[in-house]
This record gives sequence, C-alpha cells and structure tokens, in this order.
Amino acid sequence: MPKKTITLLPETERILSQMGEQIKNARLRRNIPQDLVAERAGISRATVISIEKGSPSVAVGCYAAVLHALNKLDKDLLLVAKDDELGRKLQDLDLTVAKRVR
Amino acid sequence: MPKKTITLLPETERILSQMGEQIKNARLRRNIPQDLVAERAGISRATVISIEKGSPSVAVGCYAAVLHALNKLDKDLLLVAKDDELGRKLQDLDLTVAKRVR
DNA sequence: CGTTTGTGTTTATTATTATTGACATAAGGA
DNA sequence: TCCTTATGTCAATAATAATAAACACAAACG
Repeated sequence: MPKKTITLLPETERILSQMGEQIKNARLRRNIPQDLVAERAGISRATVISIEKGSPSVAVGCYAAVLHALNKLDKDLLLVAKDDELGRKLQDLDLTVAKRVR
Repeated sequence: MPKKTITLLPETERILSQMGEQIKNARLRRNIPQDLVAERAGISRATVISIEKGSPSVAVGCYAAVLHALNKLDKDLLLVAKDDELGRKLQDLDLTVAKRVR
C-alpha cells in the first residue's frame, strides 16, 4: 500500500525540480519534442511532462529512460553517491570494510 | 493505468544497479542500518532494499529521500543532465534559445 | 496575421507499487 | 562457538501511478 503520497523536505523538492528543469533544457537543446522523447523512452507524454517538473512520484526507471532517450544522458546517474567525500572521511575514522552495519 | 512494468535497455538497468550499489556503499560507510535510513527517509525498509538494488519501479522521490538521509547526498541529483556537453554543441550549431521545440 | 504544432491540464480507469509482518539467512562481536 | 541483529525474501493488501484522450493555450514561422 503506497503511502498517501511521498513527503519530501522543501529542499529536496527543489533539487528534484531543478533536475527536471535540467532534463527539459537538455531536450530543448536537442530540439526534440516531448512527443518524441516519450515514444523513444516508451512512456506517455504526460509522464515526460511530470519528469520535466521533477515530480517525486514518478518511477526512477522513467527518468532513466528519458535520460537515455536524450543521447545516453542516463550515464549521469552514475554520478549519484559516487564521489562521496564525507563518506570516505567517516570511513577513515573507523576503517572497516563491512558488508553490513554493526 | 501504469504500464505492465517499465522496460529498460540492459545498459540502463546496469546503470541503475550500479547507482543503487553506490547508495548502499554510502550507507555502509556511514554505518547506518537500513532500518534507520528507512525511518529517516520516511519510507519502509523494503523500499530501501529495492533502492539499493537499483529497482527502476521505485519513485524518484524515495531515492531522493534516502539520499538526503545519507547526509544530504540528494544534492548529487543536480549533477544529472547538468554538464551537457553534447547538448551545448548541438545548440551551437543552431543558436536558438527556444522555449520549445520547433 | 494566420496557421501550425508543441506544451500543459484535466479526468477516468486500471495496473502497479509501497507497505506491513513474518520468516530465513548470515555477518560479526563477545 | 554462540548469539545478536542486519539483511533479504515473500505474500497480501491498499493506495497510488501511468495511461489515454480531449482540450486550451501559446510559441514560432511563413
């Protein structure tokens, strides 16, 4: 039973909005209509619109598909949680390469 | 009526998987159990598990909430579609700052 | 200015998701 | 080793998401 709706901090919502805007700009630069992106991504145009608004409730797979339709921009997803500086510092304080938390 | 299920290219699926792994590693480095992340993110532990596996069907908002629970790692989402080199090159060829495609 | 068409809303419908809880497994400390 | 507990899986259910279609609006072009 999905939660009534996903509740996010305003800060996080803004981040998603901005990401959506960036996706939209990437599309505009390529001069591809939402129609086409939707078709290439295998989703509906309505969902593309939601994505460009940064809707939190849209599946990450839809985001990925749209990004891929924009000339393999989906590879950008690999940047998420990649360069984890804080994480590495924390790890240095307690050098355990654990498979799970303790 | 949601599509039967999101169908992605194997390449895109791999990207999501890897992203999930990176998120998991970020959590392990911080030594936070899935339980706690779920609580902080306001979602269920089952969903956290799905996210760490890179499940395409999970809402992007859940991903964002988990990232935020990991010391504001949600800012990494701003890297997506940001440094759009190809897009800018394409734009250079046809310098129009359009609000929509034509 | 007129026309084309890309964009954004809305609504109803149905398939799918996120949840809960219980259980099995295994990691790692004592 | 033993024991705690983090992790993963599974099933059933409730609530949402993604869709299609029609509409209005506005941007860009001739």
